[in-house]
Amino acid sequence: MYPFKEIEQKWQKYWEENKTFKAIDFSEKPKYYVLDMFPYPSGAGLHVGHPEGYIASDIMARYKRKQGFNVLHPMGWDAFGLPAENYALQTGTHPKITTEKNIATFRRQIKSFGFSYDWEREINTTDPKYYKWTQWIFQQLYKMGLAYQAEVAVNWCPALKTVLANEEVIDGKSERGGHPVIRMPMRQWMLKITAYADRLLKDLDLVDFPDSIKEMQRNWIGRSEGADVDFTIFDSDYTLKVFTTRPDTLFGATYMVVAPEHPILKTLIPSEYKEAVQAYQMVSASKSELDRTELAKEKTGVFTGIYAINPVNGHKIPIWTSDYVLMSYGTGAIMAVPGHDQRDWEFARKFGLEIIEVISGGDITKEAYVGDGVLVNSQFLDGLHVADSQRKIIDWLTEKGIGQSKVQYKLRDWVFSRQRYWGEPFPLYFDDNNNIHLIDESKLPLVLPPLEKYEPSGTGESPLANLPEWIDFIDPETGKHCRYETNTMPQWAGSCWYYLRYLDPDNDKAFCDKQKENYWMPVDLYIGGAEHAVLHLLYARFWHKVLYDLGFVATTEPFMKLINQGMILGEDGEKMSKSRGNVINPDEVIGNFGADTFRIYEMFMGPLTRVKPWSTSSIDGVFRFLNRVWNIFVTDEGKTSPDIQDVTPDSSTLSLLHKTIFKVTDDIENLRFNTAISQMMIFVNEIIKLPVKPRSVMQTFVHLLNPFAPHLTEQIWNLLGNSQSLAYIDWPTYDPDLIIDELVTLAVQINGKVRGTFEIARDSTDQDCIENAMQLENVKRYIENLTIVKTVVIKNKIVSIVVK
RNA sequence: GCCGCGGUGGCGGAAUUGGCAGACGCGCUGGACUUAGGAUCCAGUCCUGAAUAGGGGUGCGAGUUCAAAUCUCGCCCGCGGCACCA
Repeated sequence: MYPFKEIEQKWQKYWEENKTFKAIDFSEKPKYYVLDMFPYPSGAGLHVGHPEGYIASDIMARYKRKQGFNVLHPMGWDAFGLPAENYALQTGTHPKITTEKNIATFRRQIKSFGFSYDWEREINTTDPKYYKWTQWIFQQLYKMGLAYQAEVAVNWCPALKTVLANEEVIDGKSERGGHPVIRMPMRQWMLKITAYADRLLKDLDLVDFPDSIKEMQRNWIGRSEGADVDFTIFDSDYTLKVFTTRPDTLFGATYMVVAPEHPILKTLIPSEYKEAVQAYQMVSASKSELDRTELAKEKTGVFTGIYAINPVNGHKIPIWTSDYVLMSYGTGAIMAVPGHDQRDWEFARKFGLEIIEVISGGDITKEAYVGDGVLVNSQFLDGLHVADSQRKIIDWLTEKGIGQSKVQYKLRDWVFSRQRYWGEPFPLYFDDNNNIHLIDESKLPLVLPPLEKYEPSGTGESPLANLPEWIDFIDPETGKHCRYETNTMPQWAGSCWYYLRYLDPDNDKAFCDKQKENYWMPVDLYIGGAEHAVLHLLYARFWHKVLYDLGFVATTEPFMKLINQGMILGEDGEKMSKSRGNVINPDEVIGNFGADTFRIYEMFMGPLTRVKPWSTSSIDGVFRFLNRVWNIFVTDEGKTSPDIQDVTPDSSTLSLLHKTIFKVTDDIENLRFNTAISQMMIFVNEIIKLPVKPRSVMQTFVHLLNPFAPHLTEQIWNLLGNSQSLAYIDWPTYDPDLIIDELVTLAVQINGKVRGTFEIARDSTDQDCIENAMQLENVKRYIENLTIVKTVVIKNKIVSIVVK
């Protein structure tokens, strides 16, 4: 067993003392920015899923350095968030203390892997020197008109007297205690991400993200084209605007539906309908999002007593209210076309509303017909197909001034405040008239004050509301009473721009020096979990575009290439969890096998992006591999093996080496670490058979293994008499002539079945190949007394003979 | 329901401009060395078969082709995301 513990400590100390991985701002070399999604330092410590992405990025970082790139590879902590605050609630420990402790654990664990981070660039989102700039960016958003306040429904738990995050609500009950949770409107800060919807969608074409992530983002943004149409209310001046993707079906609109929250229900309801409508509104309000969607298979609703006029045919149509129409999408009202929309069809069926066919081709007595067809019962649209009639009706509506084409997004503005303590304070204050004043830039950061108690305020406000001595103050300039915002920013805030802070972590004049930003950005490779596929990535892309519009950054997109590592499951194939008892502790694995074995094992498990189960016995195989490598180079006494000699390698050894250089290089470039490792195993299996191992070949191999097993290879490199670290010594190149075999093995197929193989010189003529094939005894057996119909030769691969 | 990804030995996985399926690793079997081995080394290991003969075989069923894990069509199953978005 090789002395991994000693070696790993030695080299980690060496790298740290020599600042081996310090990234230099500005250089003649091309830059390469490889970024990990920084972790939330939880109390549980690192689990084996974390390092998977970090190992991959570290291999890239080390490989690129050896390729002559100036590499930026940083790490930091996304440390605001709920768990620390909940822990404070239970124990009274300040979140800052908990956070510091957790970071220390994470840092120690991460360092034990020997990652080549530039630790001088370490950042922490909870550090006032960091969140000063989170606050500053918020102020820029505010000045751009992208931050505003609104009343938004939140998860209010009357029993706990607090607002809960979505993940704290399970089936309409609080996660802690199981108390009922209702939707209650509360003042919130909002960010107008919808203003960037189109660009967030379009610029996905500029980046190299997995298709699934792009698709999820596209769905999330949810662009749809259609038209706005105004309906007048019968006997009223009021118009009811709807959005529809199917203006062509306007003649089939036989009723309308508004969301239970729609303002029209406050004013226009005839008195005899008020009671029923209000009762329905109450029921809807108490339903969670879940109830309103998944569980509500059966449509519900009530008639409001109001009628609208269908603008195309003047028909008087009833307006209903139902929670299958959402206030948050479109205008909160729809024209219902039961003949050609399945939801409307179900609703109409249930309540006996009229169903008219306006597009032929289906059977609307059975279900709504949503396909293409010829328009019927639609006066001037009759005879047209769907696409044509859409154009025509939109022109008609536009001309009459009662509608126009419209692009609608599913994406909603971002609720950017939390009623919590452990987050960035908003850098602003209110005067007694509720006017908003931004804190002067020179006075930032607005520091989170210490708290005695973390109990919720009881009003739904953050625990900061319990601190009047902090909230209330007299503005020295105006002498007037003012108060700070008690809401804090969500956890996403700090992670929206952290990749920029790494470029210039100590700058107190700007969030990041512009020259440095110009040099390092964009991120060339971003590795992290797919759970951040939508929110974090969309939010960060949004902030980046705002900073771009303000001229603070030079690229429209922050991340050029994104890779999601697949989850690592427990040995039982289930998700790792304490309750299942299948959690693997990385400290233990490193203690038993060392960091190099851990690194290679996680990369050898399978493709980086795939979900794969942990297997403790498989680690043995990797550990054996590294031991074999060690034993090739080092004797039991710790000296260089006498088998390694300055001899000229024979051609097959040289060919093997160059094939290995080629394969490992190509695989790293494409993040196929599993097959790169496999090739190195093949190399070792072959080389170990040689009684004398050529020094030049073995030295080259050490380079190839270095990004994967940095400690072991540094030690061997050192023992071989090299005094410099391997980190910046050139990556080997292969000779294309040496990876081509002189002799190739061809298979012979007769009627599609392989009947033999033969060796022949590379690139032999088809004629030679066929002649050789015919010589084989087994081939002769199968073609005897039969006529050859056809022969196919694929160069250097196969000879295929068809007989009859 | 919709969108995306996937299904290959006992297990993790290789091989997709169509060209000898199962590389590499685990596990297992046998052997060597040993007081001992859960260390190390050697041999074997898709199924069937005495076989270095044949036959079968990449979720299922068709198709295209000299040739299909790979391409086409229709299903089944698993995972992830979204979920009344008008």
